[in-house]
Amino acid sequence: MTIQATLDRDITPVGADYELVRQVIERITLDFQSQPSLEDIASDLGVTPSKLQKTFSRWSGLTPKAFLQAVTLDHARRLIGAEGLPLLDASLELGLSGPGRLHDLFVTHEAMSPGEFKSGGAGLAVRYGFHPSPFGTAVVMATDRGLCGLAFADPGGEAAALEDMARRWPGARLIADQESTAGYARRVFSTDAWNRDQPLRVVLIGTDFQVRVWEALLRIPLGTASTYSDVARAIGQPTASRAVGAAVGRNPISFVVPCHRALGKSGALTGYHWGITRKRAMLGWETGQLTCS
DNA sequence: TTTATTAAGGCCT
DNA sequence: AGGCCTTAATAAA
Repeated sequence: MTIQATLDRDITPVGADYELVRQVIERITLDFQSQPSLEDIASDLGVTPSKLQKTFSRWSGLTPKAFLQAVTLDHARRLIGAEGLPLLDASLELGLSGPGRLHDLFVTHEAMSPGEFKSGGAGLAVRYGFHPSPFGTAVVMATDRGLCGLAFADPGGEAAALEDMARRWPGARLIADQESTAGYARRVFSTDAWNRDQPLRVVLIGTDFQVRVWEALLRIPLGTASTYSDVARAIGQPTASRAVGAAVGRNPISFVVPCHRALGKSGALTGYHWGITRKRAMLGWETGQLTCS
């Protein structure tokens, strides 16, 4: 089957599962300050915790817990970044018990401490490299704590994409280092861990346009390359490939690789999966279940 | 003193 | 063994 035919095929399921996932996202998004537990959410929605966990994970590639963390982190960036709150105040505002939690959140998801993030990465070394990916050239950025950024570039737009990402840490020292980012790229996009029979799982909240883009992404089988143009055509706006690129690679998407067996040599790594998380939407894909266990 | 980071220890799988 | 949590000591500004 051609990619175009695949994109045209409507596999978007509707029904109880989707509705459940939608409600979970809504609940967590609106009520993150209470840091609801799995049990809290499940009982509110009238399902068992395990049903909630499984259904949500299957659809999104993220556990409800991970999604809550992504939402919390998103607000945390705003509070300590734009609003400049002290870490303690921000922690309490977010419903966390203290700055220790906030620290964990930033180290695991942003590969930097909350203080480093707050200061715009002052004095921080950020290495970057460009690597091929199923969504075009990927800009991969890493600190010595791990992957700190990932974006996608249109052909010829590599420098612009890098600059766009670099704005997140105006105080950081950028170092071109293709070799050190290659390992991350390999882990994130390791196609041999993908199951070709399973489509991308995408759960989304966004503008109409973004939702259409993500629905198109949902139809791309794992490990199958597509292009911005293909997606643009699939959503009926063949000239919108640039906007598609923006929707895929920029702000609204939180992107998480749930699991992978390739562990770093450094035992200090708090995770072999890293995510950059932004806004309230997320794109996750399932790696083969076999590699997760 | 205020703020940020890291440690200690407990509680769950 | 490790994730996640609270509390609190220690470091830095």
